[in-house]
Amino acid sequence: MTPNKEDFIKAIHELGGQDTVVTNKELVRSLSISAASVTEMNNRLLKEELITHLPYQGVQLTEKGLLIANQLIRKHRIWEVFLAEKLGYDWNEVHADADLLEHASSDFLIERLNIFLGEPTFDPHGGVIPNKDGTIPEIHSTPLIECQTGDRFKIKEVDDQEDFLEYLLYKKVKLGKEYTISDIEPYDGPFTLEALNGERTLIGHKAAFKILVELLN
Amino acid sequence: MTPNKEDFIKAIHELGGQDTVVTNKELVRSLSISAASVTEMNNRLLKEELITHLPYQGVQLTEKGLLIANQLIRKHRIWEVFLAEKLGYDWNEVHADADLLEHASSDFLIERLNIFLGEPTFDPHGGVIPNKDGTIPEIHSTPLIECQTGDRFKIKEVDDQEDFLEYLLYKKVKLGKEYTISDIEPYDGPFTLEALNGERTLIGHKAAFKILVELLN
DNA sequence: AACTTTTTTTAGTCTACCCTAAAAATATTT
DNA sequence: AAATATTTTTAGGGTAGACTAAAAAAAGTT
Ligand SMILES: [Mn+2]
Ligand SMILES: [Mn+2]
Ligand SMILES: [Mn+2]
Ligand SMILES: [Mn+2]
Repeated sequence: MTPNKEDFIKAIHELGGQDTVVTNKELVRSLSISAASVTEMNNRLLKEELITHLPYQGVQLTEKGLLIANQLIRKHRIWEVFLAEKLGYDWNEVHADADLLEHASSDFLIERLNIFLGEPTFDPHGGVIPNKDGTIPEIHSTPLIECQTGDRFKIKEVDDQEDFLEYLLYKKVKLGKEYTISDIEPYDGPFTLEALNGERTLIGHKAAFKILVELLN
Repeated sequence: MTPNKEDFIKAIHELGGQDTVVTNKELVRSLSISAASVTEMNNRLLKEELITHLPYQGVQLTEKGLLIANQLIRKHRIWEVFLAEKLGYDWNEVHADADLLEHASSDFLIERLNIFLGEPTFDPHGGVIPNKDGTIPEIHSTPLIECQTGDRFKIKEVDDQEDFLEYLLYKKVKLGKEYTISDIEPYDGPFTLEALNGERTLIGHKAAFKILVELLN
């Protein structure tokens, strides 16, 4: 395994390669490499039986590939917790450094770090940390977009795009924070959220897809 | 800069390349790569003016090369402090993981980590941590081999070879621990050290070269 | 001084990534 | 159905880093 292969497998996973076919074009976009390089890497991973490949259609992770993806995500997210909680990174700052560290971490290191951090279940933006054996803890949460006016909820997870996290930082949206939906404008208009202290926040329609919540009674 | 180049420069530094010429053979031994690969890497570093090269004699670090070496050593040693103090690694366990992490650390990360660790001056075996600007704090310590019977001293630094550290762990020699030399056997015989609690430890002649101490009045 | 051994360099290969340009296959329009 | 556009693959190259085998240079021995 090399850092490039690991990141490539992770990209397939992020694009849904656990259950659906991921096209070369999506990988080109996601990894910012040429189409030819994607074909090449596909062939390498195919030889190692980490993916299956339907020519001109795309790739999918095998069991073996999925395990590698989940173990890498585990490393990534444990590092993110460290950077945020111990080194005081904001949640939009953790990604780049975790993306490097994940490839430079022995299993021994990750298990020690995990214990040092108190065996966290979630990363700083609510992503669940896969178990050591590659299995994923079951989590139940609802996209904000599916909620109704009047619903009360708690923020559970947010999309980890750097610019989106920055936007949420500015909007003061944090994991665990509770809101009530006081209004949803029609025609894909914004959500108006009211926090416990009465503070009101406008959240755009598209952003409501990227926020997962837990409905409270 | 790549991980391989960084480690190569660090190896030159460890072999004395700051002031003396380091031969290819020494680098072959130290990095476990072929002589041809050493010649190749020399040429690459030469082109970047990180080393000077006398054909068939060896290489030496330039100012530029020395700065890179010291900054890498800073990263390495700060990680070692983290692994030892926060993750509970024994001092003979820190090296391999720090050797990977040092190449996957942004300057931002290292400065945050440094602050988190309380801006340490020394790594777990007493190696001084270079400053951010690549300068080295001045340290005054004496090799144990130069001490006399009757001398009282404190352990300041030990060689960081993994097997030597394991030996010291077994001998219960730790940084900061105080001893008196109760005997030095002639003909390169062992040193007998007596700790404050009366406990006696035999230290081989060769080991006495690898232990640096601070003499106490 | 001549021979032998050691060390360094050169020459030729290999793998992992990356690229561009062209060809082939598939999808979309007209 | 044909033409056009998009996507994927192939062909051909490039760099970093590693190797072995052979040639060249330096050092050590007799
Ligand atoms: Mn990564
Ligand atoms: Mn993340
Ligand atoms: Mn290293
Ligand atoms: Mn060290």
